[in-house]
Amino acid sequence: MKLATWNVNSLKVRLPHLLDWLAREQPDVVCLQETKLEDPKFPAAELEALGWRCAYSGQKTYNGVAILSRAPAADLSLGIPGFADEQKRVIAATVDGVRVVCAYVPNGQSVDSDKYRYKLAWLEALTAWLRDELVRSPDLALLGDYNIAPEDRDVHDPAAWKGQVLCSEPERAAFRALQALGLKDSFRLFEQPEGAFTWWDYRMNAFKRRMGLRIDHILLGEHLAPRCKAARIDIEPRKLERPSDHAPVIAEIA
DNA sequence: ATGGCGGCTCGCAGCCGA
Repeated sequence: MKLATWNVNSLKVRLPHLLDWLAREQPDVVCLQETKLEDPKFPAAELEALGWRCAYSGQKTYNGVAILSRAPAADLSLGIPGFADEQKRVIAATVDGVRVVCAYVPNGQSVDSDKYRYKLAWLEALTAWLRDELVRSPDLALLGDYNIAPEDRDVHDPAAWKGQVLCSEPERAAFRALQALGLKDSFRLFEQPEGAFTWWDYRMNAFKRRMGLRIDHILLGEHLAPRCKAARIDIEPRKLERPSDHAPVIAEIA
């Protein structure tokens, strides 16, 4: 089972890239973030015609998440239960026995902002919910844009980013709290090249200069992690014209 | 250098992202 996550930064603009990528990579499950589409505008018919089941929860301009799957998606759930949130950031479904949780973690803007406090509260609510969810569904995968670079090696310039949003210690502690639930960072189950990132700023030629961060992740429950055979980042779509600023991340489960 | 780029909106300037 090939699992993937991709922050597409507007599904309307990126649909051609997504369709090409789906045809090439042939994943079984794809989690999308930042679709920026209200549900009636989701390109469900086009994707379904190509054999994709679509579950989605979107809004105008911001946020928006979706799960595409080859097999049927059951037990759909939207948002974090018990956490009131206008923003469409979480969708979960069970596909082939795997509880797939697709998350778009708030950005946080800067460490002294209300958005940062919202981010930390949001992550705490996510973690509390997943603690229960893992009891019900141990075969759980948490995929998405975490907006957290977990370690210095996930940052092109750790000194410049030290203490900044995406890299701050409270955010990294929140990431470790997710790991403490038994979730494993699939990417780090394998030897990886240095300078492996999933996001590069559109500005300053950041991609060409390899100035990125690894902030998109696939975390696997304790039953799934031992079955993971490969994990990687696909930077090819970032090289295209009008790319998303994020690259897709893939984990393959035997 | 708080800019840079890109996507969005009851757009034509300002927001948000990361």
